[in-house]
Amino acid sequence: MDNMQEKFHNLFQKHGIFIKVNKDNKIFLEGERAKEIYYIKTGAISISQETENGKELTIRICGPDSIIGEDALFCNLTYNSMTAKVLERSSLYVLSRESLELLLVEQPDLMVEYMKWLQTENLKHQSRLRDLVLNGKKGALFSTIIRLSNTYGKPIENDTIYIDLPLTNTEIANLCATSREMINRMLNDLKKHNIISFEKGYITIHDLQFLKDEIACENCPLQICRID
Amino acid sequence: MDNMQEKFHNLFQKHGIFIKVNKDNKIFLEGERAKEIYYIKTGAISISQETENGKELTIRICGPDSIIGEDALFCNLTYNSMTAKVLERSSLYVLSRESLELLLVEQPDLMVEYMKWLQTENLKHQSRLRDLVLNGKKGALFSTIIRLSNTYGKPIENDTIYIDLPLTNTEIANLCATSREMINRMLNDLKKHNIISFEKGYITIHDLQFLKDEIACENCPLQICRID
DNA sequence: AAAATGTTTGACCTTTTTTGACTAACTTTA
DNA sequence: TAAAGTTAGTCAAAAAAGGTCAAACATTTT
Repeated sequence: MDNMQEKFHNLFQKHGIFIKVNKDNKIFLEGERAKEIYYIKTGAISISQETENGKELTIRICGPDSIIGEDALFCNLTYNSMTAKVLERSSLYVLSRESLELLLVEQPDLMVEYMKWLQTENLKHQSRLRDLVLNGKKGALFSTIIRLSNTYGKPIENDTIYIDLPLTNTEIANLCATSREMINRMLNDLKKHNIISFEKGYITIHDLQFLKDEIACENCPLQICRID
Repeated sequence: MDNMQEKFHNLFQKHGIFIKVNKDNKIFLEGERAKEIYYIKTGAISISQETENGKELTIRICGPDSIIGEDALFCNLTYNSMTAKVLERSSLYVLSRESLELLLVEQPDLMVEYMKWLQTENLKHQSRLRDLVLNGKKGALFSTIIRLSNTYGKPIENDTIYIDLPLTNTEIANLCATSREMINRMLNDLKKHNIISFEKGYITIHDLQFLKDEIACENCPLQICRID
């Protein structure tokens, strides 16, 4: 955990309320008044948008030490643009918007940290936009796997990375803005060529470089090329 | 111009250097060390990324009162992730990163404004990601036209909006992550159905509602649904 | 064991991309 | 200023990619 996350962890721990939430619960809903900010201590939470015609796009999948619900700080009246769904039982610190605003104003160095974090979020979104849009659905999937690897990957042996987060094809499809059938086909294709393997929702990457090469991955900083 | 932009305008006017730049010049380049922040007084500037395989994606087209080059505030050593190209002769205020950092720390209320602005940028990117990815290339174009309308549109008579920014098909294609042929075909289609018309690079919208309906546009706030 | 949820596959259809050929408009240079 | 070169726009046909639907199978949960 780097310095910034430590500062925020301390802040939320000191001033926030600690809660636990079960799988499939919603932390907040798209369209609702935005009142609180959350710091994830354990678990996994997805941030997504749904459109009228029933499509769903997942913007982030957040794990420990992520901040969520951050769209509305210092704005009088705003509504969540996203829904936060609990993917696996999670624990989080909750802080009211007003409290966080006050705390940040009192501690300018924290405000600077928060700003840096917002900037990083921006860069993440920009690079994700590029990845999802510029190399077709295959590019979207490959980029998503690379980001999952950078965010939840555990190296298990020489060049083999285990993604320690169970995902259904549907969840991956929502990250890639495509159908689960498409994801299924592409994943099986990668398995056939020994690029990845998977079992019970857990993906293991055997040839990360192949995925990177396919989408002309320019090795952007690891704190940017993430899914959280 | 709203209050926030006025504050920044004053700040840049007071502390920045005023420069003029001709069409097709670059303000900064992808990969270069990021040293300065810019406030656009007049003109039009595109912010885009190029990939190894020659594709280009334009993230923003900025006009008067936009801030550009903002990716790296309070970070010691960072590089531009984008290239800024001058679309039409522009004038801007330049401020070194260090100066802006100092000024923001001295004036906490400005820091808050800057943060709010960063948040808005984030929401813009998120909604653009959704638009570009969720409704195919047609959705990408329609969303782009709607955003251009919200950003550069001048109402000329009942429900007719003139987009006061000349764009080539190639430039529109880069905004939509597709080819200029595709854009050409779709624009002609829209013209045939009297949704839009265009002449010498200037688009006029005759039926904005049609475009909105086609992509199930949920009328998000006007400060979010923009291209700058 | 039944129900619910998720996966796999094939067939079929639609959209998007690519390619190539041609024209118009604009720049550069001789 | 005319010729040559470059960039942009137009159009059509073929190929590739992606989406949808239905049916069968597998796996968790209840």
